[in-house]
This record gives sequence, structure tokens and C-alpha cells, in this order.
Amino acid sequence: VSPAPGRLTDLLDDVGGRLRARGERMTAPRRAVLTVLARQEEHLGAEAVVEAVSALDPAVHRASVYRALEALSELGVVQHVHVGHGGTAYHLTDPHVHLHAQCRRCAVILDLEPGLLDGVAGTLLSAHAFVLEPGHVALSGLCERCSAS
Amino acid sequence: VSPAPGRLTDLLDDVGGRLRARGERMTAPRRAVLTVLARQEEHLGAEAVVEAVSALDPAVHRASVYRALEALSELGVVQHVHVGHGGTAYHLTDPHVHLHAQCRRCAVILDLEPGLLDGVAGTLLSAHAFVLEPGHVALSGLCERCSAS
DNA sequence: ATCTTTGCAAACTTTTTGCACCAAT
DNA sequence: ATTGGTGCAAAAAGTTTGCAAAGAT
Repeated sequence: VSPAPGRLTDLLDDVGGRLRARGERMTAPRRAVLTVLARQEEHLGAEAVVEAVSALDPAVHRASVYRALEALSELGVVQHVHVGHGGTAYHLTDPHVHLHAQCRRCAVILDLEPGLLDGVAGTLLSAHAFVLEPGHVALSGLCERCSAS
Repeated sequence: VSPAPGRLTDLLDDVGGRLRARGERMTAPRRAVLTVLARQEEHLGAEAVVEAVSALDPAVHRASVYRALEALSELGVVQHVHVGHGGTAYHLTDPHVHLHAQCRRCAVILDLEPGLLDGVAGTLLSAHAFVLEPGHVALSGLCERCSAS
């Protein structure tokens, strides 16, 4: 994703251009989804996106949010992470890949340093010819709070 | 889990004893679920367990399989892994913890060497006070076949 | 005989789909 | 004017639950 989206408008324009370049269109639901994802640093589940979009623009239907997430994912603007407890979380594609870990008790998601799994990726490649995609699933465990109590 | 279950009967007896020790019971659905999990080295999704059990004993209801998986998990005999594409996979608890990686394209699950994430676990603990549970989610990526084509 | 677990059916949650209409290009 | 995307409602997929009856102890 090219320009650092300091302003939401820039993001919308950029994505709009890329959609049009593929013969697709920038629409209200897609704008709403991008707006929600851009202002949130947390990772949102599909249902959470639906709710936030709904608050922003009640005319946008649930199904359109799902379709927008799919379309924007295909474009590469949005990515998802699978988290063990609780399905799929969505976020804007970040120029620097980041990894995720989720607390299996309180479900909080931590963002981790990009290189964390580089060594493991190498091992998997040489030992199993498996190409790791490190950002695509969240590691599981217990966060500081939950492991303490 | 204690005895190497070379024979299915041993496993059933062992688990039966442990259930009774807790005031619970060994039943046909639970036997069927254990039988299915014991003869399969692959990891099965809930629905796949339902199907296999159904083939083994058509009288066992779908819901009983879910309940058996839950009961046996609580007992510690069964464990589950969250896999990105396709929910939750179940397997018998193994004396030696093993890790999982799933191909996001063909959904095959690889079993990995136990120590693979030890280094990462240490880093997460010291850097984020996060206690990693390495076997609980499957890493994601592309297997040999799928990355080739 | 007791009391856990079952089978069933229905409810629930989350996501997908068919279709007529709307709207971005 | 095109035709891709939307809103809607219904279907699909996956899991859970309340309850009377069955069965393990």
C-alpha cells in the first residue's frame, strides 16, 4: 500500500484509484469499511466491523461489509488474521508485516516484531519445504494480566 | 496420557477408569469418538469426527460427538488445535507435545518438532510477558506441493 | 436406584448467496 | 448506458441447548 495514509482522504483516493484501475468501484460501504479500519489500531472481527460501520452509516448492510472486506482483501488493502478463539480479525495492510499473538483467556491481540519468526520460517523451509506466512495466524497463549491471575 | 495405546482396548479402559474416577461415565459415543481419533493419525475437524463416528455407529448423534469432544478435552485425553482455514481440529493428547502447521491452500496439517518455537517462546516471555502455548494454533503457510504449483 | 449422558429438535451464531434495483463510472 | 455493487431476505454452515428418556454405575 503506497502512501502513508496520514489523512483518511488520501487512503480513500488511493484505494479508489486502484479499484477503478481494475474496473471496480469505490462505494459507500467500502468507504465506510476503510474509515473504520483506518481509525482503529486494534484488530476488529467481522462482526465488530459490521457494528462500527453500522454506527457510521446505518444504510450499509451487514452483507455488504463482508463483501467489502473480501473485495478489499483481494485488492491487498486489507488483511486478516485467524485467531484461535474468535474467528477472523481484519486490519489495513501495513507496509511492514507484523505478527500477532492472542491471549486465549481475554482475547486481546498483541502486535509483535516482524522478524520474530524468521528463524522458524527458515527451519520450516529447509526441513519441510513449508513456506511460512507468519502474519496470517495469531500465536496463542496467555498475556501478562491473565498469566498472573 | 499414560499407557502407550498400542491397543485401542487399553485406551478405552484407561480413559474409562479416569472418567469413573471423576464420577463420569464411559459411553458409546465417547468410545466411538476415541476409536475414531485413535485410528486416525490425521487431525480431524469436528464435522469430520461426526462423520467418522456416524459411520462407525449411526446411533450416535451429532450433538453427542460435540459433547464427547468437550468432555474428553476437559479430561485431558483430547486436545484441539485452531487452524486458520476451517475451525478446530481434534486429536488424542500426545505424551510429547507437538506443533502444527497448516497449508492455507490445501488445508493439510503437518506435525512439527516440539522444540521449534522454544526460542520464540522465550522472546515472547521476556519481551512481552506473554506465555506462549505453542501447540494450540497451527502456523499457516504453503506446503511443498502448493508452493510449487 | 441414582444421576450422568444421550437423542432429538430447535435455537443460535456467523457467513454466504440469489436477485431485483441502484448507482459509479 | 453499462454493469458492478448494494440491500434484502433466505439459505447455509457450524455449534449449542433444553428436555424427557436411556443407560452406566
